[in-house]
Amino acid sequence: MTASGRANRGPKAAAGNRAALIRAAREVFAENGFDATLSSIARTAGVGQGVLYRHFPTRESLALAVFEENIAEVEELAADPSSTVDDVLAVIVEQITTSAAFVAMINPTGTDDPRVGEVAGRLMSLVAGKLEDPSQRGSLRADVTASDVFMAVAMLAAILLKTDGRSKRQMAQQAWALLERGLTR
Amino acid sequence: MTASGRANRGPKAAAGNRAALIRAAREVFAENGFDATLSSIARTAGVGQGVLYRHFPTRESLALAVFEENIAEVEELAADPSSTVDDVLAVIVEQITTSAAFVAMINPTGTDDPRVGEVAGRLMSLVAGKLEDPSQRGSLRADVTASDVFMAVAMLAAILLKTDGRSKRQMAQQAWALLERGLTR
Amino acid sequence: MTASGRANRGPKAAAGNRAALIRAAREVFAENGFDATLSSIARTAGVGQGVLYRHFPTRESLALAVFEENIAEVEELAADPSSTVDDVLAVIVEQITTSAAFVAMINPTGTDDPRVGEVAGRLMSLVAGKLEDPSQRGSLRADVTASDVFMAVAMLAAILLKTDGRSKRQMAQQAWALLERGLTR
Amino acid sequence: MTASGRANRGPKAAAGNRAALIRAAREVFAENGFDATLSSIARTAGVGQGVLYRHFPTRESLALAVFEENIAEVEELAADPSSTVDDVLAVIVEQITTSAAFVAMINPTGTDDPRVGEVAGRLMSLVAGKLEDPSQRGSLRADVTASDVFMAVAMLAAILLKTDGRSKRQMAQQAWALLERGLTR
DNA sequence: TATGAATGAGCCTTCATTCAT
DNA sequence: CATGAATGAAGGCTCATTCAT
Repeated sequence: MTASGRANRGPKAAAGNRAALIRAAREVFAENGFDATLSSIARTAGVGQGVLYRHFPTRESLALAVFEENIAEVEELAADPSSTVDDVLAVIVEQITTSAAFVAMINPTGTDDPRVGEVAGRLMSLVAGKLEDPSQRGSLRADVTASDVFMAVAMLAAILLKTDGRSKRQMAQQAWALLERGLTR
Repeated sequence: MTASGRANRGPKAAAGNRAALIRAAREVFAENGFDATLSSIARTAGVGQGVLYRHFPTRESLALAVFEENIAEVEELAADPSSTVDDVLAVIVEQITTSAAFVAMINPTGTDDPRVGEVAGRLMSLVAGKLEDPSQRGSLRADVTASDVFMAVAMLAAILLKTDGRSKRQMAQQAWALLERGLTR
Repeated sequence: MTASGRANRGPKAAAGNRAALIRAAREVFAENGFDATLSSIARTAGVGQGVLYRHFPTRESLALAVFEENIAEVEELAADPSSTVDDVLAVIVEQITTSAAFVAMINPTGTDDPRVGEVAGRLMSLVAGKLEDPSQRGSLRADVTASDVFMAVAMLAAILLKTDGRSKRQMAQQAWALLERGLTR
Repeated sequence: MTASGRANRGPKAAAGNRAALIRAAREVFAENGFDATLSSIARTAGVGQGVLYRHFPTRESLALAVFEENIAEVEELAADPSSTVDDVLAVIVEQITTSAAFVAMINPTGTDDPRVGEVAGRLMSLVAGKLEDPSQRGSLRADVTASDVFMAVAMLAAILLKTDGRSKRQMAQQAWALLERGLTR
C-alpha cells in the first residue's frame, strides 16, 4: 500500500507531473516573483515536494525549464528572417510582463548553473545576428548593441519584479516606451 | 545570559555603533538589496542584534538614516534654481552607483512606514517642480513626467542591484546612457 | 542544512508525533500555563519545531486538540438528561486537576481564534441549558448563572496553575470545596 | 560630565528613585500583570535600568516592596481589635483589584526569595489570629481556616490577573461575591 | 551613584531539503 | 516512482541583565 492521500500514479505520471510543475512554476513565479517558495509551486502543481526535487534539483533548473518554453517561442520567431528585432523584442516584453521570472534567466546573477548562462548566450547571439542584418534590424539605432538590448530587457524585468501584480501591465508599457525610445531613434 | 563573545564597550560606543550600522547597512543594502537580512547588517557592523533594534526599530528607519545624507545632497542641489533636472539626475545616478538601495526608497513598495513615502514624495515633487520650469528642465523631452524620471532611476537601481560590484560603474554608465536617451530628445 | 541530531523517522512517525505533541502540550500547559513556549512543547515531544507547526499551525489549534477529548467527555455526560450540573462540574474539576490549562480555553482571553470561542461557547450553553431545567440543576442555588459557574471553574484552574504538582490534588479539593459552597445553598 | 539625557542627580535622589520605582511598579503591574517588562517599569519611573537593578536586584524584591506598602495598610487595620476579618478582607480585595500583582506575593510560587514567604506568613498568621477571636471573626463560618481565606484571596487574584483592565472591577465583584458565599454561611 | 547603551539568549515562524514508506 | 512528513537552520524580534562612563 502506498502513502496516504493522493495515490502513486506510477511512472506514467512522470511526464505529466513535470509539465504540471512547469506550468505551476510559471504561474507562481509570475505571481510571487522568482523567490516564491518551492512548496507553493509543488502545491500548485498538485504534487509532493519530492517530485519537484526529482525533476528539478535546483530552483534554477526549474526556472530553466520554464524559460525553455519561452525561448522556444522567441527562437522560432527569430528564425523567420522576415521578423525584425522589434518583433522579437515585442514578444520578449510580452513574456516578461506575464512572467517576470523569465528575467532571472536573461540576467543571470547569483547562480552557478552553467546552463543558465548558456541559454542567455543563445538568446543574446540570436539578437546579435539579427542586429547585423539591416533588414532585420527594425527601428533600433545604429549604435545599439545586443548588450544594450539585453540591458534594456533586464531593466524592464527588474522593475516588473518589484511591481505589484495589478500595476504590472501598465508599468510594463510605460517602462518599455521609455526604453524603446532609448534604443530607437 | 549576557556577554560572552564581544565585550560591552559601553555607552561611548553608541555613536560609533550607530555609524557602523549605517555604514554596514549601506554596504549590505547595496550588495543584497533592500531585503537583506538585518542580522547580516548587525553582523557586518560588528554589533549585537539588540543594538541594531535600539538604534533603528524598523528596517525603514535604518534605510532612512542610510539615505539621509544622500537625500540632503540632492535637495541642496535642487534648491538651487540654476540647477537643472539633468544636474539632479547626475547626482542621483552617482549615488545609486555607489549605493544602489537608494532606490528602494524612491520606489517604495511593500512598506507601510509613512516616512518612506514622505521622503519619496519629497524627491518626486522636487523633480516635478523643476520640470515645470523650462529653465530648470534641462534636456528632458516635453512629454516626460516626474513619474517617467523616477521609473528610469528605479530601473537603473534595479539593474545595478543585480550587478557584480566590479562591473557596477560600467553598467551604470551604459544603462544610464540608454535611459537618458529615452528621457531626452 | 537538515538532519544532524535526530534522524528523520519518516511519515510513519506522523501519528506518533501528533500524539506526542498533544501529550507534551497537555503536560506543559498544565505545568506552565497556556502561555508556555511552543519550543518547550516541541522539545518535550521530542520533535523539531517544524513538526509542531505542521500539525498545529497555531497555539490555539494545539490547545483545541489537547482538550478535544476532555470536551468530548464533558459533552457526552451533559447530553445525558439524567445528569446534573453537579455531575458535569465534577468531571470538569477532575479534568482541570489533571491538566489545568483546560480553562485557558473556557476563559478565552487574548485569542482571536474563533474556534476557541466557539468551544467555550458550547460548554457555556451546555451548562446554561442544564441550569434551566430544575431536574438537571443539581444543587446549585437559584440565582447562580452559567457565568458564575465558569468563573468558579476558571478560578480553580488559575490557582491550580500556580500550584506545585505534588500538592495539586489536595489544593483542588480544598479549593473546589470552597467554590462549591459558594455555588450551592 | 555625566551621561547624556537626564542628569545624575546624586545620592540625594536615591530615596526618590526608589519611591518612584515602587509607584511605577505598582502601576505597571496592575496594568500589565506581574510579568510586565522591567524596562517599562524603569521607563515609567523615569529612571535608568541600572537604578532599578541597584534598588531591586530581582523582580521579586520589587514586588516585595510594592507589597510592603499594601501589607502595612492591612496590618494597621488588623491591629485594631475592633476590626473583623471581613473588614480585613475587604481591604485586601480592594488592593488586589487595584493591583493584581499583589497576589504574586500572597501565593508565592516559583520564587526562591525567602522574604516573600516570610511576608505571606506574616499576613497569614495575622488573619489566623483574628479568626481565633470570635469577636473579630466576622461572618466567616466556623470551619473556615486561614488557609481557606488565603486560598480564596489567591483565587481572586489569579483570575483578576487574567482579566482585562476594563472588566476588572466587575469581575472582582462577581468573583468575590461567590467566594465570600463560600466562606461565610 | 545614575544613566542608558550593549549584549546575547531565546522564542516565534518559515522553508529548503531529505528520506522512510 | 510518488508522497508528504520530518528536520533544523536561519531570520525577526524582545528582554533581562551587565557595565563603561
